[in-house]
Amino acid sequence: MPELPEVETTRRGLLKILPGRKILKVEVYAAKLRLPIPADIPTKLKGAQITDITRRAKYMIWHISNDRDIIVHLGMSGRFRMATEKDFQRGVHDHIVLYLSDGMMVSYYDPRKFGLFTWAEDDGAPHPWLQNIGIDPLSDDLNAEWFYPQLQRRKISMKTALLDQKMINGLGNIYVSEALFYAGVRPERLTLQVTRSECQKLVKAIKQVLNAALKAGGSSLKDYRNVKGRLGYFQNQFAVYGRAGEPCKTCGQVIQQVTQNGRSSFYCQHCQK
DNA sequence: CGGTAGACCTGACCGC
DNA sequence: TGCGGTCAGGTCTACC
Repeated sequence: MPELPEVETTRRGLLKILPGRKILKVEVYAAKLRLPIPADIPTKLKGAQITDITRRAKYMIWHISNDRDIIVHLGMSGRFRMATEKDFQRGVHDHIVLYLSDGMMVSYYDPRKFGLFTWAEDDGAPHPWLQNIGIDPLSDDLNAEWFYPQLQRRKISMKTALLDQKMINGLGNIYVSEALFYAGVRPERLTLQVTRSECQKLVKAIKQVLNAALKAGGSSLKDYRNVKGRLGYFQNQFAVYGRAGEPCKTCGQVIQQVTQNGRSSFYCQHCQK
């Protein structure tokens, strides 16, 4: 599910609920997601407060009063549900349930359990998964002067390059296809063959797509919901993702689907070279 | 270095 | 209705 826009939408939703409330109780119903959920989390969080929630790539960092940070990753199907204690009904996929002061509840829901909920550091060492994260696509770090040489010294498909979180963080399968469409570059094109002007367009397209998705509250496929249970609506604006066989909104030609690294890419063979 | 396959896990959907 | 196969927004490891 969640690429940068969905994670950021989730973060903003949680920011409205978690800070300022005390954590009264934490219940954990799964031993592990992608990694084990540390056994000491319920004890350590009891009585604590979340002072802030920040984001690094697709990871959320929960800043806890008087304790280490927690990192949260939504994997493919993770999301947070919010409810009042009165209304809350735990389902089989609600793995971590937080009881907050004034009767609010927040739960981490994740059918596929590919997410992550653990201490951000262990023995003073930052979690290895937080190492080697590439640049933030929405910051000025992503510009053609930086990006072009990066592309020149590699010989991989553009799809693979944009999915590589160590180069640019935050893009996933949906937004890679969308950004490549707006830049007019096919997913199979090799990094080495991308021109300077295409690189310029890519930079623009990546930012434009992510910002538009953010504005729409993310994309909802299957079961993505924001914290309030609302659907994002960017999926209604997809130019190519999931539209194989349908006409290109720009030229009318049929959208193509190919498999790269075991994952689908979508493109228009007329608009993308 | 790059590519590939498999691992983790559950649910939805399709064709028979 | 049931069953098996395929696919899904992520990302790590193992191996060629």
